[in-house]
Amino acid sequence: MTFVQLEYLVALDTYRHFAMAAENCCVTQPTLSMQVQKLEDELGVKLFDRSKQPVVPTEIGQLIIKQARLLLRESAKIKDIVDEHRGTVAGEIRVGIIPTLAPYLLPLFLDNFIKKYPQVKLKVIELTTEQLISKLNKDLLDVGIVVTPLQDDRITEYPLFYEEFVAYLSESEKAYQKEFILSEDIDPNHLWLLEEGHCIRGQILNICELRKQNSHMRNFEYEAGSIETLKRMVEHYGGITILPELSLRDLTEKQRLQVRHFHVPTPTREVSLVMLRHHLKKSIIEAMKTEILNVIPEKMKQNISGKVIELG
Amino acid sequence: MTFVQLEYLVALDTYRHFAMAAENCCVTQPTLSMQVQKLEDELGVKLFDRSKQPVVPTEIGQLIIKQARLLLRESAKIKDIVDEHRGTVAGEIRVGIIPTLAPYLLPLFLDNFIKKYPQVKLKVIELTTEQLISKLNKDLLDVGIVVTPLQDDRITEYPLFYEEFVAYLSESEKAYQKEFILSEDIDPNHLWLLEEGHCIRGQILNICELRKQNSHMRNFEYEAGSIETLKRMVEHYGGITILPELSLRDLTEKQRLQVRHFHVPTPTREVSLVMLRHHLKKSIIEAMKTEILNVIPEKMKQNISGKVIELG
DNA sequence: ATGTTTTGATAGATAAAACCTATGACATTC
DNA sequence: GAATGTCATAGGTTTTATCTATCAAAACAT
Repeated sequence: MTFVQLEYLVALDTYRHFAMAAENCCVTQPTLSMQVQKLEDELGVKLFDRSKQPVVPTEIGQLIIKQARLLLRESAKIKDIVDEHRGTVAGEIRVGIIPTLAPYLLPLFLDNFIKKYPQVKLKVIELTTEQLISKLNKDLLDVGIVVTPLQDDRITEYPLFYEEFVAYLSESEKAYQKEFILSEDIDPNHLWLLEEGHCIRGQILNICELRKQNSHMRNFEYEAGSIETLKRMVEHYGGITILPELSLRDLTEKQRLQVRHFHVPTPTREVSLVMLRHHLKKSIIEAMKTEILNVIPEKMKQNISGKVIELG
Repeated sequence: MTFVQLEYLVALDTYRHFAMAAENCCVTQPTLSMQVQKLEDELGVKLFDRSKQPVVPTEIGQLIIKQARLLLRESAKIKDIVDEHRGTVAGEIRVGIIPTLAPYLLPLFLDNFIKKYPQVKLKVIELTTEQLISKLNKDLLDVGIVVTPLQDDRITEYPLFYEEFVAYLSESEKAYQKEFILSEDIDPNHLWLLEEGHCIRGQILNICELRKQNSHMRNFEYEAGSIETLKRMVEHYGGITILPELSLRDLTEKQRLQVRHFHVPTPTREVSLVMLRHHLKKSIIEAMKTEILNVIPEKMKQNISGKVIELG
């Protein structure tokens, strides 16, 4: 058994097609075929059912492919150990980020980062907190950018900044007349919310103290899939919604008029880098942390007049 | 990087000597040297300091060797997956067993087992419960034979049998006159105990209800290292000790006169096979379980008139 | 139904590698 | 200072991985 055979095996499972898998591995189809056969001979079991189209792994093939993926992941860590020991900022890093941060935070630091560290291969994926933590624990992700605290003792949190919640409302709302608003000013029946799964949803319900109410008492008919949709809803249909501070950056002047900050203590969310307790790639993660903090205004780095809202 | 290189690396770390490591790997010294060098070149770091004698791994070498050992362990699991899927009772199995069971239980089933399953390579190691569980969790052991319940939710327990505690005492003890004894009959000042670390010690203290007493109140000057030593102590110096049932098997007739069973409910310990929740080698472990139960008397397989004593 | 395309296996040649024997360099020991 | 122990290097051999070319079978299309 060789690492190359395991790579071919995993590629074949991914593509379910000998020629395509081979191309992906930069070898010819006979080469990949032969090596998969050799592995099958060595183990004494058929790993793929080639009579089906596309080819499918056998029952035992699936188990072995799973272990092969683990082995390839663990073997990649050897280079990571070297990089980390050298302090080199190099290698692949898989970053998960929640959807309510991604479109506002990523553009701020990503360009700088990839220019400054051309040896780092960055893989970013947008995930809900729950999916992200699950992938982190399965070692399918190196680091996450999420709202904390999580209260998961397998995971280390490095707080990055504190982001205020602000209200975004139409002229027709009563609260539009106020300079600073309070949670009581928000009419739950005019409130636009994100769909289930976004951690910000739970926090907004907490701000408005709607937690205890039975959900069927209210009628959240329209649930948006993104912060951007929430804004459009307010603009087209009126009402009110709650946005994270970073999403205000690219508002037009007209849109800015519809923003109202909260009275102190301002409801706030804590944004952190999270990773497994015993993680590698510390130097890359450290570099990323520095790059993010470089583009975050000083006043957001400390939580002075804010009140961090609980999750879920 | 190849598996062979990792094997050579690990062998070199084990032997700290190129020629010996090479011999262990069934290759010549230059072959092993070259491959270790190639790995060093590929990673771009020196893994061993050859100027020292014996050779020692560098700081980063140690980290990489650790990961190499993990990789080799995980790669061995591929064959285990095949064996388990086939239901073949084959492969290596690493068994840990506590010292108060090992000399009495192992001879009962081991001969049968290795004759019946010649394809199984058995590695048995004697360890205290604590060491055993630690190794099990680090995947350095496949299965343990210990006294349960452990209350560790990473570990699955398969109870095998219930073993009575019995008293072993000299003629000079008052309790010698009784047919069945009670815990109150045991004079703590005449009691011989095993040294710290053996789970049976805690159980015996529990039987005699000596737990609450401050340890310095009593004077356990003589602490034995094995059950056999305990017997000798009673025989030579008088006093009383408590033995597990299986250790009575090879007593002489004269020694048997010094054994007293407890009144019902008899103090008892539960002996189990333990393993990690998600374990491979199920078929080997199942076979071992069957072989053990074959040599255990029926009446020990159920706990009818016994009272299982708590651990620790 | 029959020709065409797709897909994976096979054969033979070639290039890469792993390995062996023999020997060299360096340090330690007697 | 010769002998020994230890690891590296050199050159040749065997093994293995890969390539190109081709075949056989199945799927698809006309």
